[in-house]
Amino acid sequence: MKVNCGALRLADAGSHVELNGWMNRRRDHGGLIFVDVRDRDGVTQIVFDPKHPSFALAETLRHEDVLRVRGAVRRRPAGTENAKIETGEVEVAADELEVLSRSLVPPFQVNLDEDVDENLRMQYRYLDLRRPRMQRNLTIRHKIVKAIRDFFDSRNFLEIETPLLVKSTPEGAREYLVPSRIHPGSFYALPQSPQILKQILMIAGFGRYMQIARCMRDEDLRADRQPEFTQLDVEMSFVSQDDVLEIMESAMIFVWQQALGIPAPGPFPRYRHEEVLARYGTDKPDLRFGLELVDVKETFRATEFKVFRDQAESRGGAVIAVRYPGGATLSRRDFDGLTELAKQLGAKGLVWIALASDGVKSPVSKFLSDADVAAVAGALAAQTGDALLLFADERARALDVSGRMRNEIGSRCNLRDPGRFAFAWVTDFPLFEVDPDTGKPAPAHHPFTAPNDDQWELLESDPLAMRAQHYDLVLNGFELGSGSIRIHKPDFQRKIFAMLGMSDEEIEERFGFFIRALDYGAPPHGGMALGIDRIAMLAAGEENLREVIAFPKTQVARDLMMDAPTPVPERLLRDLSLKSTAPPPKD
RNA sequence: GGCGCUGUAGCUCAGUUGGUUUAGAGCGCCGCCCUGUCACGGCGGAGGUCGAGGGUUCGAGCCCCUUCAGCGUCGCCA
Repeated sequence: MKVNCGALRLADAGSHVELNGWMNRRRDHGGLIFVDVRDRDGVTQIVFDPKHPSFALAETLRHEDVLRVRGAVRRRPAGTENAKIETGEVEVAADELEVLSRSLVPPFQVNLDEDVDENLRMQYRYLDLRRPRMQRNLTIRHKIVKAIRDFFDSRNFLEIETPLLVKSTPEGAREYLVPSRIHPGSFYALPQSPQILKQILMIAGFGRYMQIARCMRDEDLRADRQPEFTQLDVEMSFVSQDDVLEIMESAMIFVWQQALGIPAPGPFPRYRHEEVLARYGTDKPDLRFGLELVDVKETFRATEFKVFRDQAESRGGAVIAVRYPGGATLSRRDFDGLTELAKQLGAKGLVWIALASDGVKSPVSKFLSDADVAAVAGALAAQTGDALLLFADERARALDVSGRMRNEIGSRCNLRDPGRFAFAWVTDFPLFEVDPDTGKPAPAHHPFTAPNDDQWELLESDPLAMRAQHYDLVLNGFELGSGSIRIHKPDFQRKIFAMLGMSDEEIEERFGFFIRALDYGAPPHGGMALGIDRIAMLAAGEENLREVIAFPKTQVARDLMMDAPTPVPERLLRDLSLKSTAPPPKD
């Protein structure tokens, strides 16, 4: 009977089995050899007896050799059980040993999870993936995806694939382009998301669509951003925003239950965009800890401290305060470091107030009355022993810096409980934001997002005041994804494109196919897309996406195992009517 | 494109204000011994362009410049 290396239990004693796997560890006692065989499911101890013909071969086994063993399962002698492994009550007495494949000495130890240089891990990814951490992470990822498919199937969704070779629509993220051989000089783009196609599937009458969809964006990488990534893409017809939130929230709760066995983390709190910015200084707050921001500008309307008074008197100004628990014991040098950090984050400066047990300390204490300090401390519910950090600036900037500083404090004070999953919805985003490059309104999300139903008349008079039926799902300080109710009336969609400065010709050229589809009876619809990689990363307790992706790219978007990208022979370029203008490679 | 961190044995790391001879440790590797181990144990051994190039210096793993790679971050990610 063929069994995996994690299967055998006491009840199997007496049966004859075949095990296939890798040589995880050998303990050679001279007169007796123990070999642990490993596969994805676990590890089983094999015993080689010196009287047996396979003993000599067992002596030659080395790390990562691939073997097949047949033998009898037996209970381990009393006192030699190993409680640390699942199969620890039994062992297999080797009867037959076959070495299926030999391994070179691996460049790092595969049977350990010790930290190894990322260069090496990526170059020898197949060995890295054999290690316990990656086996575990990819297993979690599989369970997540399986739970997602099960959930949406049970809710009558259809998984439909959309193409990878699509039309270039050069808004938003930079696209990866694919040259067409058959149409010289023309290009496909790889999808940034299947957005328009899923909307067309709604027009096509599928009603409830989902897809585990690969997306590509040619932008710079981060710990939480890879150039290709996987989305749970969802779209539904005849729904309101609440319908979408209900489905997605239920899906996440189901996933956590199924994949992690963790009780439902819901219901998810909901915040309006404006509110979440004011309280946390970001639209993706880590809600595992409090430390809410407070605008204390009113306290300083009449202060002698000019930096604060200027912002307090200015209509767009703010003085944002955040509490640093236990911060009163920090040294002046520590505060200097914080100030430096704040400046790097974009602050003009930082004013700190230490509520020390022997009195209030601050570099600007001569400007601060006792009443001022008491007011700020009260607003932040601060106590003796805490420090208060204040940022005076134009409101948006002050909030942004304070929000980042809040995260920093959260890390320094160890407030991020790794076992907690704090989901939250953010709703009521603005439909447009001012593009800092052009000074003109640009879609905050994408141009297919519907505004609140009663706000269309604002499109000409005050577009920046329009709120969108757009929502984000946030988990532990990461944006898991966004969605919206879409525009389903072609004339409204045309108005938005026009408002964004597109001529009729441009609209036709870029989105003609889509507008035409809207012309043929488009149902009201909306949906959402969530980053599967980020979900898996957070569920696995990892801090970067590479730990939950089998073959990820490095920070400069290279694959170190395959060594991609590479130049290609001239002949291939000719077939594609391409000519490289890149400088010749140096070395 | 900017800022920061890292690079010393196969791996993980230590290496003092620039000067101690032969640049160390643990793991791994190789050999021998070992019948109940499970991170087995014991004895012995091999293994280093200190990422690369240049400079300062009587002298550089350590200081300076350039460069490569990886990581983090800002910009960027409709």
